[in-house]
Amino acid sequence: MAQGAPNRQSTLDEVAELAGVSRSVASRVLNNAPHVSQAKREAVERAVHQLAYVPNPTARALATRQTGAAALVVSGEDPSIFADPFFAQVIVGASAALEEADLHLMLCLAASDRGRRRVEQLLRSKGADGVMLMALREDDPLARMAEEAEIPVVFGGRPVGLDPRWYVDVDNLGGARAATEYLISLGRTRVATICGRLDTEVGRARYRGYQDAMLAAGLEPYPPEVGDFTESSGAAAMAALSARHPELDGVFAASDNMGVGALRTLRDAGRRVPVDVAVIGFDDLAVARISDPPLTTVHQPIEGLGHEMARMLVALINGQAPTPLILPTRLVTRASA
Amino acid sequence: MAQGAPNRQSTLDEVAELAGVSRSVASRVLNNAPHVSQAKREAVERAVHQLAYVPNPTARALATRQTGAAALVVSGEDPSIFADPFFAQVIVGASAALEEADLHLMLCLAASDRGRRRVEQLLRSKGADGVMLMALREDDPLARMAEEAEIPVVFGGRPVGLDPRWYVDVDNLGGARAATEYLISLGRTRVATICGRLDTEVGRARYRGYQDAMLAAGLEPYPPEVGDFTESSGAAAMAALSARHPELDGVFAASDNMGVGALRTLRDAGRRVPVDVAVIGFDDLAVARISDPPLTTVHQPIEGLGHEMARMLVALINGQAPTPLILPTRLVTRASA
DNA sequence: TGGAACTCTGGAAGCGCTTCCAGTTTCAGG
DNA sequence: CCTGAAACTGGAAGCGCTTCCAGAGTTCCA
Repeated sequence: MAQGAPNRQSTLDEVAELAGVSRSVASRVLNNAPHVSQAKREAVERAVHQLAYVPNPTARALATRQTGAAALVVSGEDPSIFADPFFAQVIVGASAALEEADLHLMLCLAASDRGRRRVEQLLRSKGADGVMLMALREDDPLARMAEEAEIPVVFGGRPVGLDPRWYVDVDNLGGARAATEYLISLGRTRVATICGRLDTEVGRARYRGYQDAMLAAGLEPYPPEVGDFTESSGAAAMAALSARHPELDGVFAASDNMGVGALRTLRDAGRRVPVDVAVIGFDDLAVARISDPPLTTVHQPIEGLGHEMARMLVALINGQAPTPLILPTRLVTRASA
Repeated sequence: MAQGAPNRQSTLDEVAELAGVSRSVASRVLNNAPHVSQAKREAVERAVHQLAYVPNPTARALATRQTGAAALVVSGEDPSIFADPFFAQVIVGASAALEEADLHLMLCLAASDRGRRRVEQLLRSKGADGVMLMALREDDPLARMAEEAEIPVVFGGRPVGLDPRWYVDVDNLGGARAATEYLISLGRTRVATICGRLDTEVGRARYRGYQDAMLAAGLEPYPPEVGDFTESSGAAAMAALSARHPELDGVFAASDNMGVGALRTLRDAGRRVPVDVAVIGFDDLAVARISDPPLTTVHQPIEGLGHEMARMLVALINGQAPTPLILPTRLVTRASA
């Protein structure tokens, strides 16, 4: 905190005075706008340096009606949903893209009612130049708010039941289909799936991909065994699955965490992977690499997702008209299948 | 984006006019300040509702000289350091505490030069009401900037070689000591450590804790085998360690990731855990629970760290004088030791 | 019933920056 | 040496909100 010079922050007026020019000229120099002679430009620069002047972002924001910030809002009932490394990677990507555009990143975890109210406020008061929205649930009130907002909004993943104008998604359907096809190509015919919540679009798309592949191969898809993307839910689902269908020889889990959970259940039950049952996950998180056996999985470009969302938002803010984007996924084969 | 009412955002002036009062009264109502009669208060509230008025945060910020935001800056050379679930949890904690104080969270990843320059700008222009600083390296230029900044700064973890006025840390020393003591109490006498980078305070403190415990038990500490907190570095360190000291019967790894890496190397080498070698990690991340065998580790309150940092920052912003905080750690015993 | 002691009210002055625009210079071409 | 176009310049009007303060209106007790 305050230690050195206790003197007030200097203002553009002071810079102008010291440089012997009017405030407007000083402003033009700072924004290196045209119509400033070389001499005055240098004088201003000298003054800026001498006073250690830094423009006040708030005042600038008020005058330009641009906040210089973009918000990433993550919805969900449980705040710790966010502790998922998935979001951390999205943030890394978004942060990099925003940095290029010189925008700040605001993070909003809309878990509590209060949090949701704050997001609404943000949207309506234009507290940011644009917003990225992720992890919406079915009927999430945030979706309506976003529609009504008069600032650019891009969605990360498509919220179920909505067809947003701008979004970046990952090819969940294709990835799930590829994983299932791979299992089938290995000669497995009794392939079930542990799918994610079916009130999310990811959950649905990955289940649909599984179904598609099964039907295309002339196999009967198993009914969905639902988990919530977590390790423990995957373990439980696997237990339920093998109780009900002891004949299984392949499982496609709609997330790595659930895949790892399944692995644990199988190991505890004495079933060998991949000899008895082959398992494939989805996400390609770090955990897939260090599980035992390492998990074959569908890689998705998580950082790229964040990066593209931010780039799309920046384009929108700059008045361009980008088109929705679906990022490719690809199968990474390891030992579990 | 703009869809419904294309009319401009309404302003406080309009609210005041519609309510038949002066702007100051309207302002007082909004901030529920005193000196407003019940009648006018209601009139204003009605007008606010009718116009769907939302105050402009930028204008308010300019007038009050408060931005309404706090920044969390994470330093480091590699932006993906941040993808560590550790930070995600810190964010969850900080976010909750800031929400209570009605502050927004800005996230700054100061990895690139550009990022660092932006943080400096933020600090000097008072672009936030306060800043939380994490993961500083030795001689990190951010530390100096923070000292010079005239806004509240709280450190997360103590940066090496600095003694910041306000910080929240975790009892790394005590945790490491406890882990090592536990290993010794198990009858292990040839206990080595895989420590973290020694140019970070965490790395040093955890190594010191290990040393303390060894010396206190009359055992000779092994020289530090340094990793960088990642799984692969842990695996490599374990390999080096067992090559050099085949007699080892215990290892304290300064992070769960390194602990899990060590587990992998040991398994690959055919050494049984914990029978031949007992392993303890540090952090208590999710990975410790699902590793094989589950990793005994030192739990640290990561979310609490974020929460307390934010609370301390809020206190500082409100003009209070909090004291530094060191959060306790505790041993969680699982199967690996 | 006078006036001390409050409570309310709204005009006006900012907060620090951008930007329009009218006016001034500069300068090449005639 | 004059003229019109082009290049500069800086005064002034905001951006939308908070807050000081002087004055008006009330209350209440001696």
